[in-house]
Amino acid sequence: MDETSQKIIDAAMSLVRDKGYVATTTKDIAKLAGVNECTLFRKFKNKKDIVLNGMEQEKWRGNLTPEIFKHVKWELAPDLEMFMTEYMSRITPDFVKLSIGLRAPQLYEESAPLVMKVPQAFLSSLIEYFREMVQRGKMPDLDLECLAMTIFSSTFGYTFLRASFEDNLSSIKQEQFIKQSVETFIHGIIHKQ
Amino acid sequence: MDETSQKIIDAAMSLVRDKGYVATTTKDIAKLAGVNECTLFRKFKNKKDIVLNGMEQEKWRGNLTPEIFKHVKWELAPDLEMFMTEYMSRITPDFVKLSIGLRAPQLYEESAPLVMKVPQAFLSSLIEYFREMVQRGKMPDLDLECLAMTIFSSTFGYTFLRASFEDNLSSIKQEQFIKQSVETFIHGIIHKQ
DNA sequence: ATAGAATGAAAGTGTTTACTTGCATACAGG
DNA sequence: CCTGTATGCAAGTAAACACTTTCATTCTAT
Repeated sequence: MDETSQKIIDAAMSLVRDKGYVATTTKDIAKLAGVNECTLFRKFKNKKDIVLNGMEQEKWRGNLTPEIFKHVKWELAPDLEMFMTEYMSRITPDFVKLSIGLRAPQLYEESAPLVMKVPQAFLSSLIEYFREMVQRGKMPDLDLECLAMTIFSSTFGYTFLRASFEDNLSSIKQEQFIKQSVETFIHGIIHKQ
Repeated sequence: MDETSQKIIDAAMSLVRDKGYVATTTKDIAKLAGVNECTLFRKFKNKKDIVLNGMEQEKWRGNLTPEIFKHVKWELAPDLEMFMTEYMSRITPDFVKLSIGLRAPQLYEESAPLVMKVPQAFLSSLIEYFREMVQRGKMPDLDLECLAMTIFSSTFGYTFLRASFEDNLSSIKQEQFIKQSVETFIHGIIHKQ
């Protein structure tokens, strides 16, 4: 990837994040990238091609790899806290806004599967982790998919709300939220018959 | 509100929900409403005016009034289940999609405060409910704002994920999710020292 | 030093967009 | 029957859009 193309991609992606795909014009992109507008079309097929290329880059796609699930202590509390912390540090408000900006009819078909990858990966890794924990006798054998969905929904919900409304909705800090959620969750599943 | 204006608003709002504000053209709106394009501008100042009028209507804004918090039994389990169920039945996928479609630079300033009203109302009513429950000795006096955020984040997260990905992410049914989340949550806060 | 590649500048393409105008028609109320 | 209001229809406007073309300039590798 040559420097000019990268500048174009970076400009395009940050504009899509801020204004959405449809409202982002090629003129905007060129201006922000500091190149001539016609250069965009020498480097890429069209506007769509620019952001599709951007989505392939880890930089603009996030790198929530299942790798974080490899450094586990097999202790519910620190592990869950770590998963939630990792999610929130990798899926920043910028990524949340970007994934919303990409919801345009002109590229929905191509962008939706990529956008869905992160939650899918997180959720299935979490279920896998729970299964192993059950086998190790570290947690009760409840409906693991449902438990994973509970943890993921609240992680996702908090991340999204924060990206959208910042402190205007609630002043609860991230660590506080995570600590309390995990604690409540663990006490909740352990004291279940 | 005369019939023609209502048809125009309905057409505009459902297009914004499906394609987003910027991608929705006045031609589209006119066609779907079954009126001539110039009629839009006889009834409304401009395109923005149409959807701003739509957002004032309960039909397109949802009616998550604090009223649902009045029919409580003052029993944690059935009440929380009721709150979550009410939220999910009122904030349908259509509303979620609409609130995303409204995120356009051309009307963000005017739409954001309205979009934020629903979560704000829900969250503050929930905190109020917890306070009363504590006073009645029905739940321990923990960090109520944080607890409310936990319940709300997961309710919101589940609702949003379902609106975005339907069954492709997880096949967990709504009732199952609510029942399990509430159960875990209650056991969790009760068995805390 | 020179050839080739990358880029800018400027102008322009055809299309789409939000929004307007003028006039014909239908229809309801007095 | 007449008059005013609502709407359709057709045409049109100026601006913005994605994308193109031509030519001049700069940089780079040999």
